[in-house]
Amino acid sequence: MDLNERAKKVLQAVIDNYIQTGAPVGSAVLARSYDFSLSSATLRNIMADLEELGYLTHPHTSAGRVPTDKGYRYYIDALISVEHDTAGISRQMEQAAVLQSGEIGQLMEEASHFLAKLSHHTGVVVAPAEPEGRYKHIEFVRLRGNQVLIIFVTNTGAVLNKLVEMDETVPQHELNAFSSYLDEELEQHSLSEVRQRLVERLREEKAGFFRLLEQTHRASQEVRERDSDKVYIGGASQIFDSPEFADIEKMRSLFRAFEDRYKLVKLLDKTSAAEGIKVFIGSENPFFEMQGCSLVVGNYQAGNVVGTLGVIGPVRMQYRQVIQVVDYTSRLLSRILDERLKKGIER
Amino acid sequence: MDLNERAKKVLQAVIDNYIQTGAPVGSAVLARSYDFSLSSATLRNIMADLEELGYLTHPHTSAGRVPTDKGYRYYIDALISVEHDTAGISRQMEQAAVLQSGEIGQLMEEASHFLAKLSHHTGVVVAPAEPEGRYKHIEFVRLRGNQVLIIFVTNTGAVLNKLVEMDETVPQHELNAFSSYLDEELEQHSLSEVRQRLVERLREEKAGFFRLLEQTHRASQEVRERDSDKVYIGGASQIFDSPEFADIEKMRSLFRAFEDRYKLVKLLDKTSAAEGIKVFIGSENPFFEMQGCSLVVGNYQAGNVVGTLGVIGPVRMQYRQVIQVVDYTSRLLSRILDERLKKGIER
DNA sequence: CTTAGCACTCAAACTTTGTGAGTGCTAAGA
DNA sequence: TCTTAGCACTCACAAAGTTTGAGTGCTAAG
Repeated sequence: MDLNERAKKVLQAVIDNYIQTGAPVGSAVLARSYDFSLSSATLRNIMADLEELGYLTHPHTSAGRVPTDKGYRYYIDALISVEHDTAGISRQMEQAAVLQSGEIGQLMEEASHFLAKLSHHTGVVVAPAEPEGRYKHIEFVRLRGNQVLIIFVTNTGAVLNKLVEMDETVPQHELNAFSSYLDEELEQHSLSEVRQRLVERLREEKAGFFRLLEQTHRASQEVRERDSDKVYIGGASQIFDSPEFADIEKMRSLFRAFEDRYKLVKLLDKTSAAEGIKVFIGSENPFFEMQGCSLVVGNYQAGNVVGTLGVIGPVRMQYRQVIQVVDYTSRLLSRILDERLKKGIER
Repeated sequence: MDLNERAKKVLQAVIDNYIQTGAPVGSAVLARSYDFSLSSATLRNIMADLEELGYLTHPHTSAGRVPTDKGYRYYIDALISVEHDTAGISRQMEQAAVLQSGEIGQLMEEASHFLAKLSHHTGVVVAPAEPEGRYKHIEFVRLRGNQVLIIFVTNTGAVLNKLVEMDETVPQHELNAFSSYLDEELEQHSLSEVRQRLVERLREEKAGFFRLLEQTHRASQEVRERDSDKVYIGGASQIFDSPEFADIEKMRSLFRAFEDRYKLVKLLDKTSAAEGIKVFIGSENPFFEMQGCSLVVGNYQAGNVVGTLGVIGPVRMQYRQVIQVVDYTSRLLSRILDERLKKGIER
């Protein structure tokens, strides 16, 4: 909070050095490597102060200093405002960025690997809660007497489907008629509007298509739940390269966490309320205590569809770089999705 | 090969014990725990013989015996023929087996977790190269001037789709006409037959639908490649519970292997030519050297659609149990798929 | 052919010792 | 009042030494 200029610089130097080397930073190294024109003894005093204020700690009496979570927090808050250079590194990313898969799931998968590759940690992408695009067409295919397959198509080419069992046999031509009816009724509405409209129609409709309408409505909801919030994890094995996870127990709990996709979604969703890139350091982590993990999260969006993506790594990570990577990737993904959307909207 | 009865029993006992405890088996333990009515000295002699023949080894001079891959091989070959009891354990499985997801991808995902849970190792399921079911319906949806979404539906409710860009604008009513034409032409054929027929039509057809037919054919192939051979991995973190993978390097290479899905498919496919359950022990492993891993693989099938599934774990695994689990799961999955197929076929 | 006995081996666990990076404190200098 | 040299002290880590005990191979007697 109220640190004088000199103390700030020392803190920054300690953290920089620690992030680089991973070893506790001693006063001598500090005096040598950075030109404070101060002796190690003075630096020792300053570091002692910083420790008192809670920004640094001691692993043990005669070791160098290590940043606390609070220290990292300060470091990053001071940092983020400064950094917005997207020139050099960004170009390198541009080259690596060949995200052009047609299928949306595959695109997200690739994005997660992209994050992992550039950040050297684990990349996570959560698919949007709502598929992109607007209602374009519905199709009912009768399979067996009572089985009907309901297929929703959006103008961006997303296809959602659900198999339902009807109480009674409905002939195909009736299904077709109903499909045409809905096509007119729902055209160009977003999927959440579609669900709403279906409810309204359900209230009005007395007979005839009632059962079918009901099933369609239910399908529209289930399909949404099933296809949304999918999690794509890329480069989980990067964890092995972080010496802080050398401890088997830590590693195990992390991998367990990765397998529990549901919790992961919750975690990321919870963190991603606001705009821009956010960083969660160690214990700040809002959900389960991911041992010594930091989280860099961002959003991507196209139209009113919003998804989350981020990087999970050790507290000691190269925040500058990782923040840039997440930032870049979120923009990239937004752009790609936006293009798909636009293509679909011109009709 | 030509072991006398006594030697066989000793070998079996050594391996049993080693699988249980994980520690090298000494002659004293053997004499105590199993009633050979032989002294430890005699057992030592027998074990020395078995070592000479390559079934056992020494980690170092003064340690107990450990089975070699060859030893395991012998053990399993002698074992598999014997075991076919599906009574006791199977019932327990039956209870745990609540695989009833509607969506096929989800079903496979669940199956992989089922395998992992019961075997206490990592479960793997490879989706069939060809989706189940027979051609039922095709739908063309025009999105934008030249963009057309092609949707295949099978009689089991599988939905495959591909977005294509046409050279010229095709009005929706023409698309509908073409769809009706194909529906008559292709009804009830398997998807591989469909592809073949499309090629034939391509040869004959001179004008009109030619471009559309071409695109449809291409889509039918791409869709197949994209949706097939997906790999579902369940319980990768079980690896942490095997002390043999305590070595970080081993663990890393395993997780890397899991991330490289393509290689995994190759591996499993290569092993699954024949019927029944197969076991690959350590170095027998036909593809990359998965460090100290054994592989228990089986097939599942419905109609002429065949997929592979299996368990990956340390060489020291409870083969009896794992074999049963794989066997059971493959039957279970076959049955579920078969039912889906039948439901679809009665039209 | 089996077995008791015995010397020998060697990994793993524990202990000991040395080393050095780093600290905190004090007192002198600017 | 702030800075700095000096010095005693601390403590993780590594290397070397020590102990322990499970287990072997061999031999000679039953």
